[in-house]
Amino acid sequence: MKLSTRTRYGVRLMVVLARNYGKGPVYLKDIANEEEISEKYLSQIIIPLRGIGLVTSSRGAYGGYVLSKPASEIRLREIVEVVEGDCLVDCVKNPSFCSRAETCATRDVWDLLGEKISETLDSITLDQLLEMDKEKHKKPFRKDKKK
Amino acid sequence: MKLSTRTRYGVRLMVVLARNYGKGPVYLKDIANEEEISEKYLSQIIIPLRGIGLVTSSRGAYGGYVLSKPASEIRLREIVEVVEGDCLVDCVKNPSFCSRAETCATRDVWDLLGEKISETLDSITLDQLLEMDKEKHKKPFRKDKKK
DNA sequence: TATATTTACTACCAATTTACTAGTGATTAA
DNA sequence: TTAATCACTAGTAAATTGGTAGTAAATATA
Repeated sequence: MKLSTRTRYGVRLMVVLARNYGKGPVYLKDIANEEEISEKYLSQIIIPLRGIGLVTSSRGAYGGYVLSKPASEIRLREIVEVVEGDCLVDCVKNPSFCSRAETCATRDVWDLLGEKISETLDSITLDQLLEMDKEKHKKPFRKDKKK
Repeated sequence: MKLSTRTRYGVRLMVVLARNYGKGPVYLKDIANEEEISEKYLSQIIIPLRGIGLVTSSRGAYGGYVLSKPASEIRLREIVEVVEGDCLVDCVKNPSFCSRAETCATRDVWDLLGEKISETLDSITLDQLLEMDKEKHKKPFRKDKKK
């Protein structure tokens, strides 16, 4: 059970957009440089995020991407679900995947586990993540403060 | 984020062993037939389960596998962890996987998510799963009860 | 002891998925 | 008009998944 780079990159991408919210569109190229991720790859990952209306794009010179709404109104669950795409186990959503689905107790466990994962991701908003990020990037205290 | 068939099969395998606890060793062949899973594949999946002492094997005629302890003392987390093998995101356990690990807020999120998954699986014992399974296989009520 | 039956171990493999790269076209500010 | 950006499609090498195949080792029973 591995989280794909798509999802990890997708979330990092959204954190950058959150950090720049209100400052106009951000170039994918800049995000790619900042996060050291291939721009082309990011351009694929951002498609579904635009698709569900989490980000808005503008083309042409001085184009770029912006969050469609404040980071406080975006939950990690939305991002992960749409970028990751699939669910833990197919038979949970689609019982016809397995003839045993109706009488399978393990299926109920995977259903529950999927719910817990969703709950956890739903409890975290993008701006909480941004705050955590800011906190982590604070310089440690020094007597001789740098400008 | 998909759960592998290995893990799903591994848990089903353990449920069968739980169902037969106290009745002597169970042939892998019988488990394979009952669960409609390749015997050879199951024989690979069961190796790590034996490795951490969850099941005990005996070779030769009338050999087979038994649970090493009551199902009430076995938690799903143990089964899934050892069969699945990997963690959600490499950098959580091994920060050297990513140079950004120390200042990466998303990493903390994946760490938390991994913890929640572990907690959920740790809250379910194999005999609870067995009880759920039994419940699901109860025949629905009929006036003309079958023998 | 011979034999049938079981697990143990190693090697291999096809199909799928992942994690990209490449190129072309559409759009737009200046 | 042009430079810069996103949009879309196609391809692809490497890794992973989900197995199969075969042989060896162990053991209960006749």
